[in-house]
Amino acid sequence: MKPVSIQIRLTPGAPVKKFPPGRIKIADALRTLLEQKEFNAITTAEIARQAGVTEALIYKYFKDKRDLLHQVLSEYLEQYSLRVQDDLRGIKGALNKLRKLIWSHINVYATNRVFARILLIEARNHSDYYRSDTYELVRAYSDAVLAILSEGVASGEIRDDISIKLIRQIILGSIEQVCLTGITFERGIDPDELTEQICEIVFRGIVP
Amino acid sequence: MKPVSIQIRLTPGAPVKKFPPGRIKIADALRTLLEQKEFNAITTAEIARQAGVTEALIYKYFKDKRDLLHQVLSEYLEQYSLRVQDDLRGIKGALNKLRKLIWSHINVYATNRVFARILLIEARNHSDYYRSDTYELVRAYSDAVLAILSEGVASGEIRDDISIKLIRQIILGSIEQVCLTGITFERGIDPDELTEQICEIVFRGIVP
Amino acid sequence: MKPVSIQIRLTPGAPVKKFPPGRIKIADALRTLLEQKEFNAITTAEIARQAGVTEALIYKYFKDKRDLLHQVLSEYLEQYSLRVQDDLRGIKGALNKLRKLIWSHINVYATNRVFARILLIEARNHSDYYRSDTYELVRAYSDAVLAILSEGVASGEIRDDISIKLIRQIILGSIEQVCLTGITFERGIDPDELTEQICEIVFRGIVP
Amino acid sequence: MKPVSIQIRLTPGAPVKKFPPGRIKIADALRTLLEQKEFNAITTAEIARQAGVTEALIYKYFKDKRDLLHQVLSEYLEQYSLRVQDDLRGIKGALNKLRKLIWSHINVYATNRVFARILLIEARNHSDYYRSDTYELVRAYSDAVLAILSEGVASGEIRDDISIKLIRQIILGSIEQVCLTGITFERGIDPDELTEQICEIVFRGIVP
DNA sequence: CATGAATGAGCATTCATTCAT
DNA sequence: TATGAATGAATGCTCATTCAT
Repeated sequence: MKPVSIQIRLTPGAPVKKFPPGRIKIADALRTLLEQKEFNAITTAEIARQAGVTEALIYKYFKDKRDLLHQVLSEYLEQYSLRVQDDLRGIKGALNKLRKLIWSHINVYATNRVFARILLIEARNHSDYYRSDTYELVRAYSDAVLAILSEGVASGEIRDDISIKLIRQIILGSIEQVCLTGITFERGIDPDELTEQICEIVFRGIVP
Repeated sequence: MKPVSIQIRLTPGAPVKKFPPGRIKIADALRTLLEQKEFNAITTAEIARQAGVTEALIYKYFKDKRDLLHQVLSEYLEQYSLRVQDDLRGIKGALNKLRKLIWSHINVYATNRVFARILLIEARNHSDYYRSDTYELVRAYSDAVLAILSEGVASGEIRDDISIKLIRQIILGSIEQVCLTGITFERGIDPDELTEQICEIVFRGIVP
Repeated sequence: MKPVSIQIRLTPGAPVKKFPPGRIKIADALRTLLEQKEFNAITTAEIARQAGVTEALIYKYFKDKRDLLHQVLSEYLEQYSLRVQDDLRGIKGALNKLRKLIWSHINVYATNRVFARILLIEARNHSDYYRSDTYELVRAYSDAVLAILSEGVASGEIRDDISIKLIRQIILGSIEQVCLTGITFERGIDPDELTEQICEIVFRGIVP
Repeated sequence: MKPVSIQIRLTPGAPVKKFPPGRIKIADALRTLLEQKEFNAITTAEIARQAGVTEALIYKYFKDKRDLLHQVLSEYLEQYSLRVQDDLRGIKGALNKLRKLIWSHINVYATNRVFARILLIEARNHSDYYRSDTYELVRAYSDAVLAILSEGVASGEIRDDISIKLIRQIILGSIEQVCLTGITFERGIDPDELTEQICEIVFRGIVP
């Protein structure tokens, strides 16, 4: 179950970024180790050992240990970002989009718990996260949610007497809470059922 | 702005726990430092210096550095736990209780951001948290929420076709998300307004 | 199997030294702990806990931690010293005395392995041992052996062309080696058999 | 008087193990310091200072402080082991071999008191010694002694009515006792004379 | 006779990071 | 592109010991 190295094109059609083997080994090593323990408990020595390279090489490709984490995280995130975007294609109606988005979001966390754990718990612990590329992607996603809500208000699908930012927080908060407990207590996460129920409650609350 | 040392009775009426001065100074010192930086960035040397005692004394009263954090956290939590319970007294109706509880919950976070940050972000980062007294108190609180929801279902105030555990997660998730962003970006948190809006959405979703 | 506190009269007939209860508890505690671990691995905190007193009390009765060890050791030693002396009473002939002494010596180690371990291994590790009362007793014993050998040379039982000090070293070295391995590897020590065999070899070597 | 770094071939003819300079400096530093004080009284800081490296480097080459001691000890031991083996070459007869071996053994201790002190006193104080490479070498040596005794019994040079293991203990016990007192009281050790006298006694005891 | 409170000083060990080759 | 060697700086923690009460 060695994690496959992820090489995503940032813009569709763009040539795949070709990383040198050392860099790939290092990123893969971190991914593997993150499945076993939390980031702070992983030492550069361990990463190097797992990757089969020397510690020094890590610093050839990454500014420091956190930079390595952020890059790995960004790679995950870009991938999932694209997937969520793809999932929304061709869907009509703000609420329908919202439902699909909730499902995609939960699904991403459900199928990649390591990533979820880091994003939901570890990243937030450090202020540099909020200055990272990763956070930029999170913000972009968050903005996209807001855009859908805005569209819903415009089309009359969503009530206009409540701050859409708050609606967003309720939706994202619900998703994260639900996934967080699933991850923390190593329970299964069922995207279909959870989406169904969350929408059942929230949609009733936000329609006019 | 020296934090006042908290000495709570665990059971109302019981005599107040009398801690030796050194212990009090140490706990106070940690409270003060937590206002400035995150727990991991605080060294035992710093704590001792701030408390005006030697590092060794920390280990007389606390198993280790994390134990100190957990004890301080528990003291906060017990205090707030009592306050929230008090706040609920004399309120009739599950939804009314829920509304008050949401307000109290947000209010606690709003008035004690240090505590909120630790509880929402730092504590979760370590698996020992889930074995701590602090977490026990969180669980007890969480159970209390469930009991209110249960009462609501029984009285017909809350629909019975949706898992009350999920309802709880949506409510707590919303609260935490809202407070977390407020805290992270150092924005104000207005308990009245937030409670109003969250209830406006969520209650509509959970009434029959 | 709580070790019985030893209160020996230093000179026969003298009134038994009456120690205060705290002192007794502390010495007993150390004896107990020495059965489980080596002296350096025993902390004053542990001793106090085991004794049911405070650490401070240790320093009321003993100069420091090593002093406690030395006093406990001396108490053992005085006791055994007397026993060995008693064992020799009424025996005629240097070789017979020697044989009995070898037996007694091995027997003491065989029946009190804790004491043996400390004396053979731990005490020697610290230069202060050679300035302690304990060592004085060891020396006195050692002198007694020499006296017997001397007597043997005078009586013609033992050859006079070899340094009796060397003979003493061979005898004591043999005894200690044999007991040390028995203790280290937690094997049984059979005083009868060992005495028999050691004498069989050594006596043949030292008779004229 | 800087101790010469020892780089021994484990198997004759094999290429000499080439250690990085830092490792050599650290081992040398410990050797030097052991001449002045006992191992436990030597701090890692001191070792590093003496070696002219940082403390951290010690942990690159050695698991911990004790591992450093054991490796240094093993290096000594391998060296002396070879020397003793060499000394036995071309000698005929079990008793002759035994005499030479006793001489070599005493001579090693006589010419390297630091090593002797550690081996005879300090190493035994810690249970991990009995799991170390050093102890393996000691055992191998001890086995070699037994083989010589066995050979002697077979050839009729040594009586067969006494356990050769006990004979070994008497011989080794005598040697160690004699050397230990020499070392402890900083007296000279004369291998020739001691060997002569020990053999004079012991051989008479063990011949048929 | 005994304790509660507090301390001083040490100390092994960890770890991310650098740099010459 | 990669590494071997080495480091700087921190840090949590232990433990024997003291002293006022």
